[in-house]
Amino acid sequence: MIASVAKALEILNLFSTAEPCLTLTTISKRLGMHKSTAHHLLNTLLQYGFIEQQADDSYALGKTIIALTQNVLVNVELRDRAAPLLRELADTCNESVYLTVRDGDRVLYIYAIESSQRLLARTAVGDYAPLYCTAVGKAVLAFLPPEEVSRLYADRPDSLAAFTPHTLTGFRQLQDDLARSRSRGYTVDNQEHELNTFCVGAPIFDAHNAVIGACSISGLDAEIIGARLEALSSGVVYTAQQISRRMGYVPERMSMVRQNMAGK
Amino acid sequence: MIASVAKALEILNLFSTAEPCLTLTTISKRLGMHKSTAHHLLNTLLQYGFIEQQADDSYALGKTIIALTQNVLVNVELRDRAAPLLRELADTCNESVYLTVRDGDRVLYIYAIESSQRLLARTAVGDYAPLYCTAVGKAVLAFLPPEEVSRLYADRPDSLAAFTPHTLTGFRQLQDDLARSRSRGYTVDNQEHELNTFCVGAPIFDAHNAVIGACSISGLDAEIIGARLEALSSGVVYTAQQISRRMGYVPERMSMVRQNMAGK
DNA sequence: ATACACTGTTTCATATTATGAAACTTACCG
DNA sequence: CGGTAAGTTTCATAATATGAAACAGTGTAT
Repeated sequence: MIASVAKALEILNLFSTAEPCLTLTTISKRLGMHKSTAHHLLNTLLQYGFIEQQADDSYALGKTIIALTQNVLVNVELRDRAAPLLRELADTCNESVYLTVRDGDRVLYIYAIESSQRLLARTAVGDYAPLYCTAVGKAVLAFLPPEEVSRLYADRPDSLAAFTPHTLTGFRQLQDDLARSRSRGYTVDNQEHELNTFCVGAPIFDAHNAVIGACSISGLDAEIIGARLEALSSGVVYTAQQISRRMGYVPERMSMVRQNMAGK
Repeated sequence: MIASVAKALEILNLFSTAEPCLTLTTISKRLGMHKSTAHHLLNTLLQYGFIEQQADDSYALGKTIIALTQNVLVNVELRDRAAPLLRELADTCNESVYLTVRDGDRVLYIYAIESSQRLLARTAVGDYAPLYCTAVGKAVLAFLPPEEVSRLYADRPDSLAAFTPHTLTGFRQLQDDLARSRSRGYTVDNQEHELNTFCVGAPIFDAHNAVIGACSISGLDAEIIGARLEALSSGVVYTAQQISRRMGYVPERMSMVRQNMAGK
């Protein structure tokens, strides 16, 4: 661990949507470092465009970070392959479509095709969401080794905090939902994360047949998980499978065939 | 300048879409540093999620960078305010819509609503493009102080390199185009950056009445700058003005009124 | 089968360099 | 005009990043 690099990265992590601009003294105070040290670090970050300085001398995250995302592995390997397929899906359903990857006990939104109504808030790309109360998150959980799900949520009641009255807050309740999802092949989110938001999600697998993320259809129409569910779910599942194939995933039947052949 | 921080940032800049994964030795050789030093730096970046390690031990840019973009100043102040307006624009024209900010002699794409055909390639968000041969770039140039345009392109023939046979490669030629754009209020890109891509762009101003970026409509249909031009151009111009207002821009007539009042 | 070449990782003394106190500069407010 | 608080610069020293070398794995070739 190189201390000065760690400090520089901590500075980058200090900025938030609520506080996109920070002054030198605020930064140094928050991180408990001297003004001079913070200043040196900021100057270095400034030079490389990771930080920008405003007219009022305050500091903010620089545009370089936006440019860097084009080279992030998941964007190259997953997003760029999935984007055209997700676009097709969005065209057929007229709702927002999301692509997410698992990151520990959360899911990170890496691509979105958002309807006008959704965009009244900011785009979801770059946001994290919990696994247990979103369609995309539950799609990951449903196809994760059961012991990992237990490790995350069993005997940890605070790990299943309620976002809305619809959030599944019991481990058993969650397990049942995941079992149902597994047999159906898709997940349903009935306002479990956000009120009046209904989603259908499906898991995405990689070349090792492990879940790496999920995609979903999301919107304000309750019929998404009602009258439209059959059509929409087969759409997400198909899209997720296509994406999985592009990631090198070999569908189960084939791997069973291969197993049989290997057994002979 | 803190050397170790600079080296860490140089490591981050080493990754590209063509090479999203790099080995330790490649990194250390390219940057002329010892394996051990690179290893220490990478470990620190790893700890903070800026770098991820693959199964084959190679390194790649981490997901944290995607999450960071939500806090970048232009995304908070410009993108999030502009997104719903751009969505409306996209709905009316059925072509790709882009939002860009100026970054020196280039333009950075920070938001996009892309049509299926465009998405056969990757999303443009995070890409840079030159100012002189794109609708968005020329919209910035047209409303920049003329001396700045001269500084960038006058007596520098190599600064106007041709991307296609349609690229404006003469300074005089560019100036004429910018003058025409200024009086119309919008710019036209007739395959100047990419063959078979036609765009209409309009400038975005901030609270100091300075150009900070531009938005555009872009597509493969030649009629975008033909039969559909009148409708599309008034659409982008209107959208760009709305975005400018949200940035604190005061339309010119009002500022003239204020000047007159100040003069009394 | 064995040795070689190539990875990435760890260790450690020392030479480099980041640090923090203080002084300097600006700007703002009373 | 004087005082406070901001950012910036300087500099000696204490801290720490560095690079050599040795270690540990992997795969390849002899």
